[in-house]
Amino acid sequence: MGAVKTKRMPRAVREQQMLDAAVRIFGRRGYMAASMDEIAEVAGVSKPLVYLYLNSKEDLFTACIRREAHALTAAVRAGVEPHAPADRQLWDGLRAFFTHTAQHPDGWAVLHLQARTHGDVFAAEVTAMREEIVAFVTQLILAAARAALPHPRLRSCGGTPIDPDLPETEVAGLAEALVGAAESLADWANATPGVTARQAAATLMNFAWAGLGDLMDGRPWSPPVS
Amino acid sequence: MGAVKTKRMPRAVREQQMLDAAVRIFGRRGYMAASMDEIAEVAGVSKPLVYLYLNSKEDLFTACIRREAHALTAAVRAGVEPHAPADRQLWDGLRAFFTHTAQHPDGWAVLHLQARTHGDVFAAEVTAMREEIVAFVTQLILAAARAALPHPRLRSCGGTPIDPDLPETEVAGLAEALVGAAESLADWANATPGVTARQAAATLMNFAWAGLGDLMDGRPWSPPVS
Amino acid sequence: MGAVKTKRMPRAVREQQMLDAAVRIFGRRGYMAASMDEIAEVAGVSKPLVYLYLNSKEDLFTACIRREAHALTAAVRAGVEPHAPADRQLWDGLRAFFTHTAQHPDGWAVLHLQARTHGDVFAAEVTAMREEIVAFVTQLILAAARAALPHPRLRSCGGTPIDPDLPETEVAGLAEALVGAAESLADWANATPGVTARQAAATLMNFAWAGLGDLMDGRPWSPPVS
Amino acid sequence: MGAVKTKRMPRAVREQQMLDAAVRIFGRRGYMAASMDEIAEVAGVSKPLVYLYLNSKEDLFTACIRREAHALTAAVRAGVEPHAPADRQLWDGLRAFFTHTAQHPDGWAVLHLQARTHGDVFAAEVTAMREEIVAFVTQLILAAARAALPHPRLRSCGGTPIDPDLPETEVAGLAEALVGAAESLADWANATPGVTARQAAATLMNFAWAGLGDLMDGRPWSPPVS
DNA sequence: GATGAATGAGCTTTCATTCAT
DNA sequence: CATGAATGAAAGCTCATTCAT
Repeated sequence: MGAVKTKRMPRAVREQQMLDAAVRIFGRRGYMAASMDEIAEVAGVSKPLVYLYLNSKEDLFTACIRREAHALTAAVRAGVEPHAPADRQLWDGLRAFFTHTAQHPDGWAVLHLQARTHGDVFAAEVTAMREEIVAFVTQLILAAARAALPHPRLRSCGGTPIDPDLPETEVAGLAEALVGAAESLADWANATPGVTARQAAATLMNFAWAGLGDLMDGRPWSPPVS
Repeated sequence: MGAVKTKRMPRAVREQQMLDAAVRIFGRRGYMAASMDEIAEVAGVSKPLVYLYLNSKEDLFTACIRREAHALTAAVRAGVEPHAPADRQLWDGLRAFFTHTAQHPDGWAVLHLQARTHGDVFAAEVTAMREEIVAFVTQLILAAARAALPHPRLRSCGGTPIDPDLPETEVAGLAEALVGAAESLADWANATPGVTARQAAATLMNFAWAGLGDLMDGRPWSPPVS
Repeated sequence: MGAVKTKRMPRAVREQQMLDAAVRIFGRRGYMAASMDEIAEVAGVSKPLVYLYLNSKEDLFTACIRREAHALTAAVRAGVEPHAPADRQLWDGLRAFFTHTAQHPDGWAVLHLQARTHGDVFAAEVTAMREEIVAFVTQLILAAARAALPHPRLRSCGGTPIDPDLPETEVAGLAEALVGAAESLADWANATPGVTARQAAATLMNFAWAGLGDLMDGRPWSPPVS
Repeated sequence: MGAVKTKRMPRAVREQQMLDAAVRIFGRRGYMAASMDEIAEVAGVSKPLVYLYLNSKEDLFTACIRREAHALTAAVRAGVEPHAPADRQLWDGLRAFFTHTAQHPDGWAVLHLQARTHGDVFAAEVTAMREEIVAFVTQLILAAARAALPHPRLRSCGGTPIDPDLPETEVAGLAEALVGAAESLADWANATPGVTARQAAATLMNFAWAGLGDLMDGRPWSPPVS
């Protein structure tokens, strides 16, 4: 079982096979319950080779986290057009996010479940990625706020825009909430049959952009045609 | 180290001491990395006594999950007035939630991080609690939607209210998003010095009730005086 | 389950209850697998009481062996008439033996299986009993031999009787073989449905007294009317 | 202490060393009292290696039983000439049996004492071997009976041969008795200094073939010259 | 007299990790 | 380069045994 045993592969390829196996096992069993034996077997190599290439279980797990974190952020980045309007960027990013997590459940489990539960060293790895995403979302929120400044309706209403009033912490909290909601929805979408990435993204866009208040007033956010 | 070594305590007391120690160790080390030796030591008893009272590591962990889940839901329930308006109920519930998670970080770690990461048996325990909370939030959303139906402004605008339009799955997704955001904010508030439970609750209320759109339009949700 | 919990019994009675329970548990689980907890529970008393009366697991087991050994030898002795002819004595003794082992399977397991398998101390206890039985059988053989001395047919044939020819070791070996056969047949009779104590005794009497040679010649030993 | 510590041996060799050690320890201490630690030490390897090769204490014990059972039956089979007369076959088989049990006391203890005392799983293993031997002896008895049919002396005396008269159960009981006697004599011979395998076999042949009656009449079975 | 409370010691088993080839 | 052979260390769990009441 596991990968087909092919001899004499370049190191880079072998390493990827090992990481593939490790992500699968770590994602399903958890960091501690995963055994190097099983990982080596699934990878189709001998255990000493795993140690030769990846040094230790800790290093192997770290490598998994990094690779999956990179893959996830890359997927999101690839889905977003940098100069599009903020809501469009968020919409695209969310769709990319939900699509990727749906297609790589083990990698997502490694990032979202395992890495945060087994010591600060690993948690820090994932925190780095998370902060990148939170920063991205924060930028979107601020950009949207700036765009809203000269909003005719608000100006006349004397409304106070977000930028000057909300302190940094508040925006950080909003971004955190948005990202946390996205993470939960990813699990929910994966666990609920029939929920697509697009639906999950739409639900979250509605929730975030329009808010429950507007939703109940019958003014949902409407996704762009794409 | 650990609890003061007092001999000959009645069983019920010792059991609570053990659960206290177990929640602490499980919450910090994780289920698998936690050793029964350390739990017994922190509880100030010998290992066999732990087994005599709690049967096994699995049972002990399950007992921890149940106790903490019960404590959390009880805290939230105690903070909410059943006949208050929906937004007030949500506001009160969130404050109680963030207060409790801030005061019981190990218990929260057990519920939010550890229990979901170490096998379906444990995950199911938390899922039960989580579904209870999600159902509560869902009721609030639907109640708010009903209350919004005869909204004058919307009526005249021909807006369509939430109730008839959003299918079950959609509402479930919204509740899921809200709960997920709350969970993430709990972690964030615990990790960010200077963020109080009240602030976290306010941030989430704003996000959920008003939505980013309204926020940027300068129309935040305003907390009731309490 | 276990004995009915009756309070305040005289010590002797309590001790018998404990031995009853111990024989049952030791006989079924084996010495090491038997736990003092289970024995105390089956006996319907608390564990410290068992220790108070019987001192230790070792002592308890020894007490079981002694009681069961005594019961078995007493049963055999009670079945034999001391002044009857040798074959009659053997026949009666065997019937008593097979009857007792069939009626006390746990006690028999303690003596035959458990006591011999868990250290010389215990084995010595059974060996003492066994030697008593072997000695009894040896006496029967010698008595039969003496009785056979003036056998008319043999005298005329110039046959040499057993006594002068067979050395002590030989007679001991014969007794050993007879006893060993009896022990095996006890297990066999207990394990084979439909085999009564009487049948087992008859089989062994035939085997021992007549021998396979005579049996095949159609000259079986015939049991006395009883 | 234990075997000389030689490093890096092929698996098959190490496995035999482990089985050697295990048979010795199991035979002397009993299944439960034997510790994997001691077995590993006597085998001259570390405990994990024992588990790597033999899986578990249960599997290790089973492997011991099987190896020793096979060795014993092989020894007996090797000692018997299939086409010899029945009494000759029995005589040869018994000598081989007593020789083997004398040379492998620990293996014999495993089979005769330990395997039957620690659970049906192990007992079944030894029962299989025992039934093979009992079947062999049963065949010998029936063969001897057939050979005795046209016995001139008996014919004229109107004696009834064994075959038609004795039911299946009776023959089974006889075989059981014979095998049981042999087992007991093996223990007795091992425990009694100066008793050789040949003497034990002679004693049992006399007992079985001639019977006590004939013995006392001075007509013992006489061993063939060999 | 009788027991609930408590433990030291030891067991089987597993795992990350490393040589020697 | 690649691996079969091997282990130190520790974990979960159980048991015979004893106090203190």
